[in-house]
Amino acid sequence: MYALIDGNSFYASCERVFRPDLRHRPVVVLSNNDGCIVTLTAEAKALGLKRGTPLFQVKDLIKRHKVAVFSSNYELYGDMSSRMMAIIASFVPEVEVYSIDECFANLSGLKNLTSLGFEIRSKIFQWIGIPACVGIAPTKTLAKYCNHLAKRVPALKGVLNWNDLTPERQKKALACQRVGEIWGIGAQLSRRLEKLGILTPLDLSLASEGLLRECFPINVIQTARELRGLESIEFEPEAPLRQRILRSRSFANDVFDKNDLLSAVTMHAEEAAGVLRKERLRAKRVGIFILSNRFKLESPSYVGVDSVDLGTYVCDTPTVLNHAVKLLDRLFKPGIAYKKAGVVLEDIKPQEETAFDLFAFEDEKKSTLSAVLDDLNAKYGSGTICFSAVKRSSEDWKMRRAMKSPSYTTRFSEVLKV
DNA sequence: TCTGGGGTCCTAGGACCC
DNA sequence: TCTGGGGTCCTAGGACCC
Repeated sequence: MYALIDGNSFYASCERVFRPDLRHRPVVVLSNNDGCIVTLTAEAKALGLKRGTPLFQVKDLIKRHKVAVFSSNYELYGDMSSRMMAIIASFVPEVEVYSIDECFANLSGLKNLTSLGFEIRSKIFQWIGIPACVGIAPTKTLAKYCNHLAKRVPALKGVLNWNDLTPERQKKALACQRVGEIWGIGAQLSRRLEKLGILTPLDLSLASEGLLRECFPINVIQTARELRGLESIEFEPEAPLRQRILRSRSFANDVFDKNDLLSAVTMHAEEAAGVLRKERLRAKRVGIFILSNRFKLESPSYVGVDSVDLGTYVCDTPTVLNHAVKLLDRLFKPGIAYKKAGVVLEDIKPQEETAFDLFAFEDEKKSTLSAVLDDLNAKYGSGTICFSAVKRSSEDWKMRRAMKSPSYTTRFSEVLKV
């Protein structure tokens, strides 16, 4: 048996923990660059606001109803997330962290699962102030679905155990939502399924496997099996080795100057290389991309993407940076209104699985340098030391973040004063 | 003019997730 | 005026090999 536990409106709930005055007020959290709404509380949904809506389209509504608006504060959400995961891990033998706000828990060997669900839920609320919901079921897909229902049916009080339902009620539960609400069935697949008359999760669970095989990829068959209670999607407590590291940001304003792009690419390269070292990995392929403003129809659109194989596995900033800058030289075209740039590291291995190049004496120097930079930035705050290209440009490329809350839990200078 | 079978690897694009 | 970021997996098609 598995549980899927997630924080309700997680980012907004994190903000509320430190702003009790917002408890009953609508709250929304924005994407980077203060662009779109990415998280909303129930009160905000009730006003008709939707996830994904650009902020500027709903400015009036937000003003009229005094909606509290926050820029994203990943320092805070990341820290609250690890606290929540730690609480959950203290109750169950194994946890698979699935995203910043949710995890699967392996419940094998445990008893009284429903009351355990309630206990976990109330401990999370008591200890860190985040409201959470719990779905419990024999497969991950069903646990996810139970969680979905627990969030929507107030009578369940935040916890639903599939095995508490009679077979009749299980059928009803599967028939009461649209097929697109199932984990793994997105807009495209649900449209195709609905054309075949498969409208609800129940329909999908009863569909003939032969038909599904003919018309859909393998994951749809697995999902259908999981809905029947047959485990087809593995529980993975160990995070699989990541395959890529990507850092990118949209710019606050359109950028035309190559120096601005250089600054952005430099910053992303530094950060991406920093992730490599933090996770004790090395990468063999470095790529960048620069994109024009896709909403500006009157100016030329441009997608510049390229990457280079380094021949050896590296994790130092100077090497990554060097290649990123060379790629920018190749891709840059003048006269384009650029809106976004990013750096991608691929072909990744753990450090201990990669051999240093025996004759590359410089490698060790660069690694030492990078380690020193990491230490200084860890001790005195990120950005204390950086490569000069980052500072050698205008402000256009930087991110907009006008309504960010303090880093209450991770910076002494920003701790809440009472 | 005819023109096999079996395999791997890589890449791009699409779909999905949060 | 303002429109997010970071991932994974699957599939098809092409290149290449014996």
